[in-house]
Amino acid sequence: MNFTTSEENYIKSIYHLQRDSDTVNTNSLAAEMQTSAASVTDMLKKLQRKKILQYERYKGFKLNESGKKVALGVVRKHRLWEYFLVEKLGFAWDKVHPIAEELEHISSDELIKRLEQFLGNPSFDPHGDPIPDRNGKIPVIRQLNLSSLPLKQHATVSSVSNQTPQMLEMLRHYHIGIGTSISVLKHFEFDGSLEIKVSKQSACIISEQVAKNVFVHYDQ
Amino acid sequence: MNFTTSEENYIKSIYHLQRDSDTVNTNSLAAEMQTSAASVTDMLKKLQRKKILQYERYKGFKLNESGKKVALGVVRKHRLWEYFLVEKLGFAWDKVHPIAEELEHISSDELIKRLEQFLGNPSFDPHGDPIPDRNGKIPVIRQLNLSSLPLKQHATVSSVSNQTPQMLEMLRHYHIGIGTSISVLKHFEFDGSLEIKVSKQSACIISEQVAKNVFVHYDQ
DNA sequence: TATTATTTTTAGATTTGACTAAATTTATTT
DNA sequence: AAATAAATTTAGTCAAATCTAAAAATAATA
Repeated sequence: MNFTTSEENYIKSIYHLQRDSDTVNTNSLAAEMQTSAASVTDMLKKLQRKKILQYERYKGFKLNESGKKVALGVVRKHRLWEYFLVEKLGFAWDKVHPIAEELEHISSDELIKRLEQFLGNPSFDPHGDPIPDRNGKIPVIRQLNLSSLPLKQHATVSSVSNQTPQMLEMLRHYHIGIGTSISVLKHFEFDGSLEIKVSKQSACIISEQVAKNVFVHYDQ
Repeated sequence: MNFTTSEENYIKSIYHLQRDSDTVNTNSLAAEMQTSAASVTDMLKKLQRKKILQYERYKGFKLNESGKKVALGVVRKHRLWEYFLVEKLGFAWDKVHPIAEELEHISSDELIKRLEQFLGNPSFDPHGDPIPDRNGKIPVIRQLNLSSLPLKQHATVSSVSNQTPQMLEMLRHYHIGIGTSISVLKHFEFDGSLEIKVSKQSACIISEQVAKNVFVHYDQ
């Protein structure tokens, strides 16, 4: 089955939303896609006709197994291209999202197969997100939230869950990126902010809001 | 100014047609684009409104200077991607056209700048076609048609002007590709066919029709 | 030069993906 | 439980890109 760029974008958004809450509702998808609820309803009907969506009027919807497969295919392409842009073309990791957003809709399977091989079959993209394999299997990583990291434990940043330009700008300011060495020096109970040490930088304080979006894994 | 994928495809086709005959007519563009004459007329109006086309009803049309610049930008992207697909991903040179046809519409200028650098600023794509630089300048190559090559002169295939799957299949059969060593042993006046020697293959005969589409440059 | 043929354009539809405004259904309060 | 609010869908438009069929302009020919 073939899907348009627009359909693929909806499928991808539904996939991301239904990982948080089992079933998705129209308004949240409209917000995610920055479009109107009416447009979402229109698209839901199309996706239902293509038999990749479980959908009941006024009740909610979710991707079925075929739908999830399609979503994983798009996510896979997106993350492989991001890896290419950063590792081969030297882009900064916070600049590649909009370009990968276009590249992920190039249709050739052979292209993705060869690209993956050329990149050395990476398991994680430059944001630390796992790259599904060609069967849709997602590699797991033992990671925990920076807020949960024991004090003075040395760790390495492995992913960032909020990847808005605003957040990425903030992280760059703190010199925090994927692979950065990091440890927590102090936990302020008042507002949940953390005093942290990043690589060879002097200590600084980040808000709980930022910390909640940074994931790390223990060193060694 | 921004152009849709469809507009870019029309612009590219007009560009190729107007290199052969100064001014282009509706039917030939329709044939090239595999669409109806009516659709072409519709698009011509759009391109005229965007001020990249010289167009007079019923008379003919051609790209103006801005239009040529847009065309060269698309051609440039197409050929850089073809180079990437062959040299980095290991595709056969006769398989990459349809994929580059999609990739050429990815919009990021920064992407193309970095891709070009990553590829080592190549001047010719895997079909031997010149890659325009970022200012639209096209590198020139001293090449001549295989039919005009003096007998027994050693030469190297530099480009192929007809790149239909039918032609490419035929060339593969003869083991002729870009970079192949070749020489002409005999010229049959009867039908213009040529006896040729390709690399280490034994001599064979190709039709005038094939020979006319193969371009070479002298060795050394 | 008329007539016929060809080329090109216009007119009117269709599909996709979007929109606004109104109607309908479901959820929440008083 | 009735009224109000929120969420969702439907109805009607719109723009882009295509189509077919018919009309208009140009070219070719008898």
